[in-house]
Amino acid sequence: MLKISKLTDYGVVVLNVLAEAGAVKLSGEEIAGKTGLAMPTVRKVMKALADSGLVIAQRGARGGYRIARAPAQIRMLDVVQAFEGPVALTDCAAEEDACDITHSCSLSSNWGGVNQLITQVLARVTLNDIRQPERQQQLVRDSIPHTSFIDLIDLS
Amino acid sequence: MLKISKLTDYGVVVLNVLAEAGAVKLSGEEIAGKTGLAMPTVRKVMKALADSGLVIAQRGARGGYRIARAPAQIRMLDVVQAFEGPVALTDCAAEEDACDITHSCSLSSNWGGVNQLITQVLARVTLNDIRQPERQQQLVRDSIPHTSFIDLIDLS
DNA sequence: ATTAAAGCATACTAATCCGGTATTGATTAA
DNA sequence: TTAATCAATACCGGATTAGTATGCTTTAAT
Repeated sequence: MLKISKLTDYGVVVLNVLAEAGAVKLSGEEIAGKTGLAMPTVRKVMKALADSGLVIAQRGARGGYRIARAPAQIRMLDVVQAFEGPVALTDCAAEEDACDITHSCSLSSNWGGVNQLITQVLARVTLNDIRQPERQQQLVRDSIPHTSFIDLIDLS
Repeated sequence: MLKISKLTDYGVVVLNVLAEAGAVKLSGEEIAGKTGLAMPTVRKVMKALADSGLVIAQRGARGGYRIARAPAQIRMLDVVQAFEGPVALTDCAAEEDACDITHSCSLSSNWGGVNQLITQVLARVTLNDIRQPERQQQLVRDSIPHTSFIDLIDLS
């Protein structure tokens, strides 16, 4: 399945709505209306987005949320990390002593490289790409015109 | 977290042990010994691996398991799919009517492209790469020497 | 044919995670 | 001051997952 949490998905939906609003602040109630999400769910989503700096929250009367950066500057990696923490396919990769068969596991299997690859992929795709599916391929192509697959690995 | 299930991880560990054994069959008991996994767990893992054709099971006295293909021919995508089904980051991508906010979700957010990208990455990395972390980067580089990132997307 | 080794299938349980909800408190503009 | 709005915490039910147990079927060596 290899799936992300629903909250992460909701996060993208909300960011999309905020992207459409641009500089205009949207209240939680408005976001709930536009997305079809329940208010408590919206709060949870907004908290994660605000904590990670992807949206800017303003309290008080006539407060609300607005997107912190341009859609092209928001990477899917940022969103995923905001809701699920660092990308770690296995527990071994995240924690240190989480594996009880360390003697065979840590020596033989190595998911670290795959982790890096997926991380790089998520870093390449922006909210802008997600918003315009038909342009997704084109946009990725344009953003890294002559980049070979190798670069995906060489980067940090 | 974006993590895979433990069984998938165990599957890689077991495949690694079988890869070391080469053409020699290993019994479930032997696999349990070499990996440190409990027998019932080993059975679960082996069933998934055998069903997906990654290992060949032989019953009866002196039976056991052996790897079905060379490690370089076993993609991580195969292993992941063997345990977790097709790669589907969101429920929307897998099922059809799983989403209760379809009106906003399916129109705005689009994970399909990311799905494809990750699928391609998993298809590029083989068991051989995982077994030899230090050679992982080099191996991926060799296998697709002059392939640009674009090809990752263009492929189905 | 017998027998023992080995895989196959099913069911069950405990633990964990996740999505959703409710409640109360803190902050700010009007 | 007041009302609107975000913030923080705690809670609950359902779903998934990992691990275990049990009995059955198949195969190969004798």
